Amino acid sequence: MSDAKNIVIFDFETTGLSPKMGDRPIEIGAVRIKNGLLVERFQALMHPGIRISSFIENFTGISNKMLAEAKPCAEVMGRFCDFIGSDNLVAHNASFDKRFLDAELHRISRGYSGQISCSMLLARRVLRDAPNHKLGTLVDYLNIQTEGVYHRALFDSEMTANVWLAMINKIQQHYKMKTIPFALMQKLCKTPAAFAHRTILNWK
DNA sequence: TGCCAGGCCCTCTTTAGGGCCTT
Repeated sequence: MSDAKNIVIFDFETTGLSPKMGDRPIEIGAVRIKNGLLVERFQALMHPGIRISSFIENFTGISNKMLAEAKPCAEVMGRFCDFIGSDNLVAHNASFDKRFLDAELHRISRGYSGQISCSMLLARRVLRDAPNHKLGTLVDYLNIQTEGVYHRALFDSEMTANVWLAMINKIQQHYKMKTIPFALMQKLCKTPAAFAHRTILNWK
C-alpha cells in the first residue's frame, strides 16, 4: 500500500497527441485508490468542439455520434477537478496525460495540488524484464485479469491502477515496508533507470 | 510550401540519434 493520501489514477482519450497542436480530450476515466483498494470510479465522454478523425474513431471506438451527445470539455473537466481534490495522481506515460490535464484546467482557470507520478517510468525500473512497457503488455506480464476494452479511458485507468498496485507490492516486498510513501515512488521514477535498478532497487 | 509532440532512455553517447510510449 502507498501512504495515507489517496491516489487518483487517470487516463485521457484524445483527438491526437498534442494539446499545443490543437488536440483536445474526448474522454476521461479515473479510479481512486485508498489503502490499496480501488474505491471510486469516474468516467465521462466530453465534446472537444471539433470532429474527431476516423483514425481516432477506430482507435478508441468513440464516434462523433457518441460525442455529439456529450457535455463540453469545460464542464466535464470541472467535475473531474472536483473529483481529484487534493489527491496525488498517476497515469501511464504521465507526461502525455499531464499535458492535456494542465491545458484543459488552464482553460477553466482550475488547478490541482497533488503530485503526479508515472506508472510507465516506474515499470521501466521495477519490471525491467517485461517484453516492453506498453500498458497491455504489462497487464499480461503481471497476469492481471481483464474484462474490458483497451483505449477506453476507464478501462485503461483501471488496468494502470492494477499495474501500479502490483509494482507497489513488489517494492513492499523488496524494502520490507508496510507502506510505500508516494514520495518514494516519485523518487524512483526520477532516478536514472540504470542507477535505480543497480543501487536503489538492487533486485535479486 | 510543407511540416508540425515531447520527455525518457539507451548507446555505436555527451558537440547525437533513434526507439519507446501515450492518442
